[in-house]
Amino acid sequence: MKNDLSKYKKTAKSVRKNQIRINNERRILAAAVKIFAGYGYQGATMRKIAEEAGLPKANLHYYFQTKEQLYRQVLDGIFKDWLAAANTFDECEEPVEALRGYIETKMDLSRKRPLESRIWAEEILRGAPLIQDQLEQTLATWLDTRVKRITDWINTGTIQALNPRILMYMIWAVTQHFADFESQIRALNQQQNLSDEQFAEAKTQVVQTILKGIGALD
Amino acid sequence: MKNDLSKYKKTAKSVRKNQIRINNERRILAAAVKIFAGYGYQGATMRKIAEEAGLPKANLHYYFQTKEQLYRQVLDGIFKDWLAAANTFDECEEPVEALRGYIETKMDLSRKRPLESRIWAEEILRGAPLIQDQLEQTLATWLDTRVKRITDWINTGTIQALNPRILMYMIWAVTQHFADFESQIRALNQQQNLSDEQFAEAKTQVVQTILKGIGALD
DNA sequence: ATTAATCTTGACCGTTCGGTCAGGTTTATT
DNA sequence: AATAAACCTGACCGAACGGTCAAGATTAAT
Repeated sequence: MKNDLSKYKKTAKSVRKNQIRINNERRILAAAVKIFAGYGYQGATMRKIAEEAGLPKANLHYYFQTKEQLYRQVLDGIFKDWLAAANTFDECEEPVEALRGYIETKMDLSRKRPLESRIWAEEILRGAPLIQDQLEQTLATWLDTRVKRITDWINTGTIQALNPRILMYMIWAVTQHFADFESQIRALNQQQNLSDEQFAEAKTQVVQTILKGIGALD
Repeated sequence: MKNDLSKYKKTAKSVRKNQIRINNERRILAAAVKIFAGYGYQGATMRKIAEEAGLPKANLHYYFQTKEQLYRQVLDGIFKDWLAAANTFDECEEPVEALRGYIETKMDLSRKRPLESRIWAEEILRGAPLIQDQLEQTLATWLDTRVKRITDWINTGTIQALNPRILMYMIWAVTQHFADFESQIRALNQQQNLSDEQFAEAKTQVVQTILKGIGALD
């Protein structure tokens, strides 16, 4: 059991030894994110990831037994970021500020971590073969509680009647589009990625359109 | 030149001969759409496509020299459908009806041809390696003229001031999301695809939210 | 009926893939 | 200093990939 951590003795020195493992795993995961995002799961090869990480291919298999296992860890990291950002939704009582904060956080995430967004998108595109459980359990639960909050807003007349799930799908669709379809947007923007100013404008317009669209503004 | 059609003599009988080619090409393209959508370009194999089409693999290479060439023809077909649907945009003078018609057409396309939408999405996700030219030429031109129409609406005060490009990105994002993220939506809908009623509700809400969001309604 | 063009296909090829492994090196423990 | 645990890696493997090809079958043209 080469990779069984359970036999590590918990001394000061073994912690330092772990540092090698921690460092290399981080390097490999960072390289894997780039390659998986750029080529897709099937298009990514362990050789490409190894080159990106600057390590021999066999070394990758020392830390991650299989390509699928490496990919799973990448997906897990993305899902955790996703959920962490999602908590913005609960920070405000009022619908306008809660939704604005959530939409802005999701837009920022698309801007700062487009690679992760694309890996997620490709996994869903392929039918979510490896993360179906997480979608059906964790994400479904997360969504249910937010649907209840939105339903409360509707019942108190703070926003107009609508299907909360469809509202969430629209928010996800629009915010993630700026990461997932970046190459299309670039092609339609004189072959230039959106500048910071352009992206800020997009962020504002997305927030305004959705909030106004659900009757929470004006 | 096995596949050079130019030497076909234009007689009644050669037309019937062509029928074999036309039929088989259609079968192969239909199979290719399924497999490319389900596995992505890299994940799709000529063997899988051949099985789906019910033909020996070597026969595929008789009609389409390479996998990339087959993929390109699939993409071309999708792009043509895309542009055909896009013309809905020009059928009405008024912004409310033009946008409503366009959004509804795009939603219907996502409902009826989700496989094609996913192939397109994956191509963009990978950086549009094969369709960059079409994006920069045809699509950019198409978008420019629609941007002008929207700008006119803004200048005449029919809709509020906004960036027309971002509006189009939002429409594309939301409508295509229902095809591209179908597996995620299914996981969040008791493992059931949206029913016709649910989809109709989504269509209405998407139209209402966007139109109201840009100040074209209420 | 004969010839020519088109279509069909099993067998095969070189390449690349994910993954393995033996044996060496480095690091930690005693 | 000696031992053990962890880490490293070039060389290798079977499988699957896209693609080729020769030879036969079918269809069309004369």
